[in-house]
Amino acid sequence: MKDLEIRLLHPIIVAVKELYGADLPENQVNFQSTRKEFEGDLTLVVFPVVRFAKKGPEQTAEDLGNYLVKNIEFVEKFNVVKGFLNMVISDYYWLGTYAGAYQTEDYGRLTAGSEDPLTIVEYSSPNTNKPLHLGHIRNNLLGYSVAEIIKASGKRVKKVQIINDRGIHICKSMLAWKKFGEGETPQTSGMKGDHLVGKYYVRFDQEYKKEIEVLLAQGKTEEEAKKEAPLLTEAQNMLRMWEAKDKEVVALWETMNQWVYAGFDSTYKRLGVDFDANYYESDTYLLGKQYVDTGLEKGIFYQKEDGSVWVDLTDEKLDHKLLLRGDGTAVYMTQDIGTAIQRYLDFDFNKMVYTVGNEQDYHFNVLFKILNRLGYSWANDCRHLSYGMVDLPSGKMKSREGTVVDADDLMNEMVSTAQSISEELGKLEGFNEEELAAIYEMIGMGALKYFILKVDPKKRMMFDPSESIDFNGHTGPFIQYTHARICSLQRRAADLGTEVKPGSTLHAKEKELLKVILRYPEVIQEAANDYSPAVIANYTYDLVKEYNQFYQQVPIFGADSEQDKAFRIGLSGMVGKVITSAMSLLGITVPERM
RNA sequence: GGGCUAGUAGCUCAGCUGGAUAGAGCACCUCCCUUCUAAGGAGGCGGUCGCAGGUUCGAAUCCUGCCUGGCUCACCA
Repeated sequence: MKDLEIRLLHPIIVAVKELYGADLPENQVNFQSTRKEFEGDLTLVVFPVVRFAKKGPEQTAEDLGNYLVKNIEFVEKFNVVKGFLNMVISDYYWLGTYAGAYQTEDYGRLTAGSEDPLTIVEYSSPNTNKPLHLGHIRNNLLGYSVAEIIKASGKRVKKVQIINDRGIHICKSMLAWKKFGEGETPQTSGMKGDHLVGKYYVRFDQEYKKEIEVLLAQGKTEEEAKKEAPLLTEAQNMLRMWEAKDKEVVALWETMNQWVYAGFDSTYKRLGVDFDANYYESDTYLLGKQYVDTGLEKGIFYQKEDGSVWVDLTDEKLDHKLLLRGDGTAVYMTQDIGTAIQRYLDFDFNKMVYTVGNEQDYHFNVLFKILNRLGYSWANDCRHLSYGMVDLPSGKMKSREGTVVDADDLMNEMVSTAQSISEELGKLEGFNEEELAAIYEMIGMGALKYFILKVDPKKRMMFDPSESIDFNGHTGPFIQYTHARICSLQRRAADLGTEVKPGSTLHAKEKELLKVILRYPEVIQEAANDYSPAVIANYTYDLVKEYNQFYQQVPIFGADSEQDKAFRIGLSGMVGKVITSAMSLLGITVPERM
């Protein structure tokens, strides 16, 4: 459609000049696709032209319509409804553009060369004290998908994450394991490593609460009790020992982190996400400290009497922000400064995107400003892909209150639902166990991923664990199903040819389908610009919906001519390719049968 | 309190830089499997686009105020 608009832009400006002697500015040329209830493909909104024409809207539209039909070959006819000029674009235009698309390898996608700009996409970035939950799933799916979309838009992309493997939260799990674990390991317990460590994180909190109760009973205030509980002070002590590189503590830390990484790896693998580089907070917090020191020397930051280091951002309508604690230890911001600079040194990127929840909007705002003050102008090329939280009907997920939806559990549920639906429908005869398992996995994960990615990242979304995610309607399985249908057609048509032009004229449904197919390239660009997989997801749904109407209304094997039949088979194949391509941008694979 | 953000059908979501009677899915009610996979298709029901002003030929969309929810303003991450 874009191409069409570009080709009509100047003729319209010329028309206004010739007809009315006026200079119509480009931005007054306003197109939209014609509404379904009217005849036409493309509509020019003539209201903006009216004041140049000095005639009424309807007359202006008539004039322009006549001019275009006369002078532009592919404008076949037109009609005017109020101030709208509806143009019918001739079939040969659609077929010509379609033929080009049909022959294009990887239609819709651009392939980046080594000289093309490089975008870094950070996502996932978990803490190593507990397993991943639904919130992390949204993060991972978004980050992965956005990276794939940017890649398809013709840029180089590297995916990275920062692993928050350091800090008091890790020490809590470690301490609880040491005290109550009795040497339990993933091997002895049969638990996934991240879940095992998470179990002790929860255990810490339970025991800690008990201690607080005791202290309260002894007459302490709540604040005192929280501060003085022996478990907490022990954990803090453990952190200090870790920073001092105490052998035993570091060894335990390494062991437990390995358990977690093994667990994460299997979850990542199942989610289908991957990374080109991992950064570890245990490395980068030291780098951050160095840069803070430098900033202090240069007078960009300032130091209080207690030794803590701050930056004053009040002139940017922000606050004073702490960068180093009084005892010299690092805070979150410290390591983020170190990580960002290290990445720039490693990759010399043109753009960096952080996939992090919108609760950290302020943090990134501050981070980019600080980097700027340190003299890194590339901070202007950093973006925070700020996505909304996943809420439960009860509100926000809270790990301590046990209201989290565990990632592994959810994936298991999705796949087993896919299995029971598939078994009920019974369309998979002849599949062996392994193939069946693969299909169930594909459909269950497709449903989950689509459910999450179809929502605009910026908005927060609702997930109700008591209602299972749909497999009908606007869902991943619906799209997968359509692909399977097309494959079924193609199996039957294997020995028949395909054509890019029909024997007779284009059927209305064929034309509608062509129009949607032809939007794909611009949809990828739009999704890349907006960092929005939802754009791809909704587009794919439009395509599939349109295809199913075509499938229902237009006979394929029963077509009137061999050429029509071949054209429709080719068109179906093209739809199948676009489905496969678009879904892969969402990290969703599509089956040949289901 | 300051800052940011959202409020569209019973529920979950679309709606591009302002454009024609606001669209889907789920749920509910009808139809359609001797045409190719019914995880589908056709139709019905259902909306004061939070409220009130303003900008203009035209506002769900832009501006202002208000109401409601969320996030944030830590020597937490």
